[in-house]
Amino acid sequence: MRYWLMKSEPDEVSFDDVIKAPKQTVAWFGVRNYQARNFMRDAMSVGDGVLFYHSSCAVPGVAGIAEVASTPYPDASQFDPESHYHDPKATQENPRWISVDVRAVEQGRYLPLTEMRANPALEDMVLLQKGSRLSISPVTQGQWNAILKLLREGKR
DNA sequence: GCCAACGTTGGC
DNA sequence: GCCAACGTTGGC
Repeated sequence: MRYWLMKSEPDEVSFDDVIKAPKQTVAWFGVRNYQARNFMRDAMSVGDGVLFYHSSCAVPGVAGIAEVASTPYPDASQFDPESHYHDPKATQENPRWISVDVRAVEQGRYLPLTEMRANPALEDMVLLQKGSRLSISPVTQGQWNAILKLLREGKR
């Protein structure tokens, strides 16, 4: 059992979109970074905890709790010439990019990035390191516990 | 819209 | 295999 933070632009897929989806589950597609892909391919397991993070928006932050809901499978968008995520070097025989399914589990309050930065318990998070741009990053048990506590308590 | 930081590409 | 040039990310 591991924990992850996964970034999504809410204009594309928000946590509310996941809640409204059938079975509260969506395919996590469009990852085009090898390190993030390798996390999905090599380290994720069904049931792993996911912090659903909203990036590139007015108030970036953790929007909800989710979980990994499938094993990895080829990301369909890499084969679609019409897709923004099309990869001409990917073939059905040799897919380059993968997806996993993600299921919404719990919506706490919205936890803004500014509040995470101000919390000493979270200062080692990969997300918060200078220059860190990884769209999928590992979260420790301690960081996970601290964030769940913040999500479940009222605004401070 | 700016721009620092990072990742990828491709010539050599 | 180096590294300059280019493209992307993402907070501000």
